[in-house]
Amino acid sequence: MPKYVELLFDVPLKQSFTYQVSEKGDESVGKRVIAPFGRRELTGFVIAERDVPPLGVEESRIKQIRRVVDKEPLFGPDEIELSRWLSAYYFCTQGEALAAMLPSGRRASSYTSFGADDLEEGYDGKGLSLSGEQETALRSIIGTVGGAEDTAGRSATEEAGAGGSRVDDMLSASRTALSPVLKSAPPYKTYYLYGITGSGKTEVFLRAAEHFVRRGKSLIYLVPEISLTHQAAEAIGKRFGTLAATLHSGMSGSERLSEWMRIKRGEVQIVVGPRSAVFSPVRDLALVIIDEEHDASFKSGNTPRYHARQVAMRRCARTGASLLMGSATPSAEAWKLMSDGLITRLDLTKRLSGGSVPEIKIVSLEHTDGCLSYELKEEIRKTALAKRQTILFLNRRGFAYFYHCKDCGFELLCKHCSVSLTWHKARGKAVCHYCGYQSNPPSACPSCGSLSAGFMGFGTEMIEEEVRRAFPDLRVTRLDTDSVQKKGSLEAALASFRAGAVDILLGTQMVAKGLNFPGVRLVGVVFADTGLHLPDFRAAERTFSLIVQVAGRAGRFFPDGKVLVQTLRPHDEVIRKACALDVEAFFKAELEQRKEQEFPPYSRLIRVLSRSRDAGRADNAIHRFRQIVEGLLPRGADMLGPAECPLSIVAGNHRRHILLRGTDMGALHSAVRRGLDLYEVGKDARVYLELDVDPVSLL
DNA sequence: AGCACGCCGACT
DNA sequence: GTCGGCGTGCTC
Repeated sequence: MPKYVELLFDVPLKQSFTYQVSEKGDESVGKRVIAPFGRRELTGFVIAERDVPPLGVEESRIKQIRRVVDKEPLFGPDEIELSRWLSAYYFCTQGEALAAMLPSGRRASSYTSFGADDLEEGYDGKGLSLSGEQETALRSIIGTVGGAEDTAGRSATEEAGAGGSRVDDMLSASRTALSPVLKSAPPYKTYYLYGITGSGKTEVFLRAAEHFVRRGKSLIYLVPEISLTHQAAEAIGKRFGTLAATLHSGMSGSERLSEWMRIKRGEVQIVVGPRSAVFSPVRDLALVIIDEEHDASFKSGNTPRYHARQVAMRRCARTGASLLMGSATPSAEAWKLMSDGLITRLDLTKRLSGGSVPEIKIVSLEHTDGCLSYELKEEIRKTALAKRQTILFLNRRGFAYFYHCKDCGFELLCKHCSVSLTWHKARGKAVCHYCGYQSNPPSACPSCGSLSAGFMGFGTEMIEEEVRRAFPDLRVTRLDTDSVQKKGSLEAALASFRAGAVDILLGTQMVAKGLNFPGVRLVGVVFADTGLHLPDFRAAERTFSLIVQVAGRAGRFFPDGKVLVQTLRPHDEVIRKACALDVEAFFKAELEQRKEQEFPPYSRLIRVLSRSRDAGRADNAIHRFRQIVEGLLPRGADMLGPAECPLSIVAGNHRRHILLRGTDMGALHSAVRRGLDLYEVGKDARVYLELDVDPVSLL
């Protein structure tokens, strides 16, 4: 029995710490333990055993483990290795990486899962036969050439051969990236199921899953954070019973942990969950499925800021598993890889279930006062008369709703963040969406005293009011994070909408994603422009995909579905292409622009952000980093900034950033690594540097 | 990251 | 005279 063990903690410290084993001595690699650390007690991860203290640490200073938490190791060598890669790639501590991998670990942002059924139609129909397109797609994925699916075909695992164990960490990081620089096909099979909403992607996913499960292989099925987890889990549960495990947000830490242990013990062959499920310790991984690949929730918003797609690629590269992604609106990165023929695109072009593509119409708001155009009101009325339902969608986030003075142009901004305050009528307050700051709205313009100042723009509350005023006899429900605070209220609202007890469902993102209500005839996008002009190179992509996704909500079961897209810019190309559901045209233009601007997918980015209470310190720090890193940049790399972040102050912290850009992620990455090491000596302790590899948002 | 120790300003 | 600001250093 070893005398010492080496621990890693979920703290931003690079070193490991050595402890003496407890009397029981059942500390083993991969378990969690409680250990005294400074003046507190922390949970640590055992990553190694050793017989002698590390160099330069006297025996007397070594403390003893308090107790061992786990009966069985949570992490095996593969998971520990993955955490090493994760920490190197995303510039975090290995302890932080381990904590992020564990389902009960780091505080996962709380979100509600929908109770509604939301899968593509036909998912529970076991005997349902596949369409020709579905069949073809499935055959490609499972590698069977003709014949029944049980026919022995070479599995993708065998085909891809050994993973890249010989490839060192950094190299594999750059080679396996979803990279525009990829000169040849990745060392594992990647498929993209590109199909319009309702074309039966889910059924193909499930059949593929079935194929591998039947052969004793395992797979991971990733779904976006909100809305889809629950339903996908249900469908999978129905089909695979106890062979399936779910890791979803609604579960408690211990529930998730016990699922994790089931997976670790090899009792589970299919794991469904949001991005963190990509770390599931499954055995014999054959396939990773990423549903709604374009969804931003696959990228973590806090340290380590990993992208589940990237982690999936890394795992596939090492194990030879295949990767299967799908969406009606792929990300620009994925689109480019498909166009370049580096990943296999599988098309589903036909809507199943008899529904047809809805009529989508652009409606100008230019001369409308209020937020409901005459046309939209007419359609709502028509829909109600037909005893059908309406969904009104509003992407309220961002800068849509702001205090504005018509005389001097003054805008009311948050004291701590540089964003507009939002008027919350119910609370009677102006509220900041980033830090929660509240203030009483001024009665006159604080700058010039004019009375022609006030809140304008669109918020869900305002629309609710306007809708209720326009349709006093219709039943309206509003769905957004404010109205959904209480647990279960979301489920209740959706259930009553589905049951037909509500005529108009009004809401934010929540109503845009995945929801599938048979009774809906009309979908109204209240203000499509929101977010289109954010200072972010992905703004167009996001707006486009949002509109297309929302449009997919209408007319899935009836031929008379209708979508009205209201905008102040009816001639905007992005909005027009979205309304034409013209993905090809959109990406043709978008990729041209990205190429010209040298933004992803034509380059890779690492964002370095400095934040501090003190603006000067944030400035100094980012300038110092710039000075350090600019001499280290490889060929073909450049630097944007330093600059104030578009959100220059958040929660009282001043933010500055640099964007490092290059075509070779490996080279760019090591430059930043060296830069950080040099920065470390003599850094200002009052400034935090945040690193974001492959950032999805630059606000 | 936390948490304590330590050294300078305005309060019971 | 003390409470408390946050600057600095440490965690096996």
